[in-house]
This record gives sequence, structure tokens and C-alpha cells, in this order.
Amino acid sequence: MSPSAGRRPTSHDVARRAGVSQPTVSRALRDDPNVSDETRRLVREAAAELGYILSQRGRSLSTRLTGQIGVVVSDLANPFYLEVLDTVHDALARDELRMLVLTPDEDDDAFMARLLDGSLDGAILTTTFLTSQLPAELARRGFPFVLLNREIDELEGDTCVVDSVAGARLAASELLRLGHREIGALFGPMTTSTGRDREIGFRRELLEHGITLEAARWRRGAFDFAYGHQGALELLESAPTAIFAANDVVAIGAYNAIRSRAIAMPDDLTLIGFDDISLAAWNVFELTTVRQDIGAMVQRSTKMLLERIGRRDGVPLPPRRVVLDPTLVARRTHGPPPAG
Amino acid sequence: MSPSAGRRPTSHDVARRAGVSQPTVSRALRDDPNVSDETRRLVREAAAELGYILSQRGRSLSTRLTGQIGVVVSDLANPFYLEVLDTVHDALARDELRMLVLTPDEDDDAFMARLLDGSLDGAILTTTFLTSQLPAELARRGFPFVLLNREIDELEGDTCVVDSVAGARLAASELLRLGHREIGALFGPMTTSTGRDREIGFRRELLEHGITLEAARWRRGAFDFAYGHQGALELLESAPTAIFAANDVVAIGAYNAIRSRAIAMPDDLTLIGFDDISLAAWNVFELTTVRQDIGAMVQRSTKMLLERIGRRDGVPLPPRRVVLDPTLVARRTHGPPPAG
DNA sequence: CTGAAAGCGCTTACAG
DNA sequence: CTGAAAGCGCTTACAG
Repeated sequence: MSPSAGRRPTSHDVARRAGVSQPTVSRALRDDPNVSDETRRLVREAAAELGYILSQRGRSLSTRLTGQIGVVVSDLANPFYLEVLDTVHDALARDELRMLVLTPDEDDDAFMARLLDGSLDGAILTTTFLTSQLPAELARRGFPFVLLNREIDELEGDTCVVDSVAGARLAASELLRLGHREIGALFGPMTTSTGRDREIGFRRELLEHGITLEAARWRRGAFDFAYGHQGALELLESAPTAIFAANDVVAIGAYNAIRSRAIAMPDDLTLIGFDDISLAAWNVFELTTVRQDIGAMVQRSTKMLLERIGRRDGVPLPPRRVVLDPTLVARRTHGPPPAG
Repeated sequence: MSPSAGRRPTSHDVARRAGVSQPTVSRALRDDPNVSDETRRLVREAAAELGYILSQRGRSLSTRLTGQIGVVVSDLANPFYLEVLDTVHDALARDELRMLVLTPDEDDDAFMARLLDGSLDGAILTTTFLTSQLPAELARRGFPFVLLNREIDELEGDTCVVDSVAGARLAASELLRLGHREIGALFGPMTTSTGRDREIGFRRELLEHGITLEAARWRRGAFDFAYGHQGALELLESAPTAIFAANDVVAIGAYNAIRSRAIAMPDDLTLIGFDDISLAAWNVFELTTVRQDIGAMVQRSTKMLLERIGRRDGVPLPPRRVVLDPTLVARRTHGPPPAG
């Protein structure tokens, strides 16, 4: 009567022990209202005695749902994505969903297969390139997903971003207000919406005040520490009075380079980043930056995703685009340009 | 003949299209040698035409394997674990395994159920407490797991750690060599093997040279930035000439506090951390620290785990314990005590 | 080399 | 309220 040693008990074992049928066990443990209190009690008791744990493998084959959400991140060494993962994990856990972390394959088709192999109910895409065909293909196949912090033009899918153009304008207008005219910029990759839009916003705000960036005073590069470090060293050659970095990781790379040259911030040089990752607030940095509310972005994104998963067999929801407002966080790396 | 619109094709659809049986499709796509080249070609063709993707849900119910490994981390905001996750992810990806990130529940039984519900082939436990009953219980149930960077006394399971006692002695002996006698320490939690063993090693090395820590000069606390910051401020009251921090996150918290007091490192104060996370090497810090080779730890851990998973239905492997050697990374926060 | 049958462990109509 | 039957989509002996 008891399950053979070494084998995990199944609902059949519980059924036998409780003297009911296997489907009744399934119903009782899911608190199906169509089960008498007495039966429910009996089943729960038997399950507890056997140490029964419901098999997600069996369940998911039947329900076509795994309770697993993929989070696609290409840059796992980036502290920004650590904060994203941390926040996403907690948001999913609240709905008893589990987080699977995926890195894109070199081969788009292989990666697509990993997303569509039935182990995921949906996915959160965080590092998508503007030219990626993947989201459109996922949408075509009806796979639930949401783009977080990145967008793709004319995509038929859900997106949640902070307004990068507006955020970069905020930074530029602060520099102008302080009186900076010799301005430098470390822009991000044009292959990403964040890189592109922050550059667009920054340049536009300057242009509306009659300022264009000198060639020696701007660069484009990856969203990483090394680019910020190297880029800043290059920009310093042309002695700008302020530098805007496309994100905080780049800004902190720049910060390190600037410090290594014994240049004082903000007295000799102003530095403004973007994101407001937790490092930015540390006293060694006290980085002035444009804040993206990661918590809000994650909440809105997961909400949209879960709604879409809920409708997956019904009438599909229209694509939605949520745009959140950035704010300027004034810390201690910005100030007026040095006199003279 | 073609699958109805909106439904994903299954191996049955492929079989019908290729004119073979469903099991033959299964064999052909798995490159079973018992399939003729012609049949294999036919099946592959049909699969490609239909855009067939093998369902992991069906597969895993049958094979009792999901290809998913759980990584248990309680402190997802900690940069050390970002590096662990990044490294684990890549190590698993090499074996086509996927990484599920889990945070322990408040309730041990509930968490156990999440590990044992059949969605994982095994787990890597990274933040286990010394008193946790979980690993012993997992071992008892034959669930494959490995402890990474933490140990539990007399555990019947696999473990991979860096020798914390030896590492802390390395730090202490460097301080002594430099001539420090007024020594402070920010130890980690006694509830963890890393916290406990680094404290043991550090104290032991000092003791063997006739030095004990004054009560005002040491603290115990969590492995986080805030403790490092606050703890350092407290230690500074008693003017030590050197501070050892139980890990780099604590050390960097301390660094920030020390800098906020305008105390120069290493001229006025020496600071040594533990771990060698990537932040430690940044020029703003240049933190001298005891290096743990995360890459090696992850390689050895995953190797042991995969071997154990491979044996899961056969003769179980004996528990193994791999201990790696720490090394001192000399950067720019250590030096002799200030004269006078 | 290939197919028919059984089974992995659940859930979900369908009867009663 | 409960059970018998079918099915989710694979893999794996077992025949032939």
C-alpha cells in the first residue's frame, strides 16, 4: 500500500491511502469547492503522512502552464540588471511565479526555440536591440512577452520604458542652467532604444539652445564600465566642463577615470549619469543622475505580462506601451563650470 | 493534415507529415542511431516545415528530468552573488542547462516543496546558514545539490568552499607583517560558515602573535554595505590603524565611511576585504583583499552537482568536500601604520 | 530499423 | 460530491 522505497509518492499513492480516487486527490489539494470537507481532510492527512509534493512536471503538461517566467538579460555582469533581476524576482514571487534567467544565444532561432519549448509561460525582455526580429516573431506566434526598458519601433507587443528622450533633456537642461557650454557626452549604442533616445534627447535640448557637441567631445560605446573609463580619458583631452554619460555604469567608469587624473568633481568637472543604480548614491560617488524607477517599471511590466498570459487562449489584448517619467536626482557631481 | 491554426505542432503532426510513427519522430530528432538516414532526413524536413519545437513539458514528464538547475540565493542585492549568478549561468549553459533563481521562503517546508516539486534536476545552495536543516533533508531525500561557498558541519552532501580560515589568516598575517598592532575587524554573521571561519582564522593568527582584539575594535554584522558603513564609523572611535572586513561589500561600505571622514588610505588607515569582487579593483577603491576564485568554485560545484544528478538512479556518490586556496591581492588600501 | 503499447503525473470535461 | 475516462506530449521497453 505504501509507495515503494526510493520512489516519490504520487497522487495515486495519496488516493490509495485516503481511500478515494486519484482525481479526487487532485481536486481536494487544489481546494476545489466540489469536494466535501470530510474528503478534503482525509486527503490532506494522507498527503501529509506520505510527504506528498505535487509534481509540476505532471501538472504543467496538463495545464499547459509552468508557472515559470523567463527573464532575458544579455549583460549579467551589469549592476543595473542585478537590480532589475532582484526586483523582477520579488514581483514574480508574489504571484508564485518563478524566474528563469536566460541569455540570448548567438543564433536567433536556437534562442527562439528555448523560449518556445514550453517551459515558460512568458518572458520579460530587458536587453533587446532595435533591430531584433525576435519580439515580432514571438508576437506572431502568440507567445506572451513584454519589453522592459527597451523598445522597438512599431512592435506589436507590450513595452514599458522610462522616457529616455525626456530624461536626457533633463540632464542637458540642468547643464545649461548651470552655465556649461563646453559639454561632453558618452553616448550609448545606437543599436538600443535607450542609447539612441538618450542621445537624441540630449542633443536636441542643446541644439534648442544653440549648442552642438564638438567632435572631440562625444563618443558612442557599450553600456559598460570600461567604455566609461576609456571614453572619459579621451574626452578629457578636450577639457570639457561637464560630461553626460548614457548610464550610471558608464558614468562610474568615467568617475574612476576622472579621479585617476586628480580632477575634482564638481569643482573642475560636472558629471551626470542615467538610471540611478544603488551605487550612484554611495558616498564615494554621490553621482548626480537621471533616475529611472526600476520598481515601477518592473511592476507595470509584470502586470502587463500576466494579463497577457491570462488571455492567452482568449481574445488577445492590444499592444500596450507604458512610458514612465524620469526625474533628476541632484547629488554632488554637478555644479557650475569653473570660473575663468 | 496540417495542425489546426493556433495550436503548436506536436511530434504527432510531424509524424503525420513525414509519414512515420510518432516514436520514430522522437528518435529521429534525438539522433538515435537506430534510425535510417532517409527517415531522419524526412522527419527533419517535416519538423522544419512545421516549425516544430520539442515540448520540454512532455519530455520532462517522461524523462523525469527538466534540464533546470535551481540556484538558491537569499541576497540578490549583493554584487558578490551577481558574479556568482553570472558565472553559474554560463557554466550551466555550457551543458544546456537552465538557471532558475530561487530565494528561500520564510517557511522551510514550503521552500523544500519548491525545490522538490519536480521542476529542478538539482540545486546550488549559496547562502545557507550553519543551522539550516534543509541540506540534510535534501540529502535524505536523495535530491542532488551542492553547497557553494558555504558549509555545514557533518553534512552528508557535496560542498565547495574557499578556505576561509586560511584566507583570514592571510589578511591578519599581512597586517602583522606591516607592523599593525591597533587592529580592528568587521566580522560577518556567526550563523554562516564564512562569517564564523573568517573570524576564527583572523583571531587565531593574531593570537599566535600575542594580540587580541579590543572590544571597541570589532563588530559582527550582516554581509552588507550598511553594516560596513556604520561599523567602520564605530570602529574609528577607537582609532585603529587597520581594519579587516569579512567581505568586500562590507569593506566597501567601510571604505565609504572612512572616506567621508577624510581619512586617507593607506596612509592613515589600512583596509583589507575578502572575496575580490570586481568593484574591488576599480580605481576609486583599489581595495586590498583576499581573493576567492569564484570561477573555480563554480566550475567545481557544478561538476559535482552534474555527476550527482547523473548517478541519481544508481549507486549514490559519497559526499565530497572541495576546499580551494585563497590568495592575497595586494592593491592600494594597505600599508604600514602611520608613524607616531 | 520501425511501430504499437504503455507510461510519466497531473487536470478536466463527462456521467452519475 | 465523486469516479472512470481521456488527454497533455513526450520517451522507452518490447516485438517484429
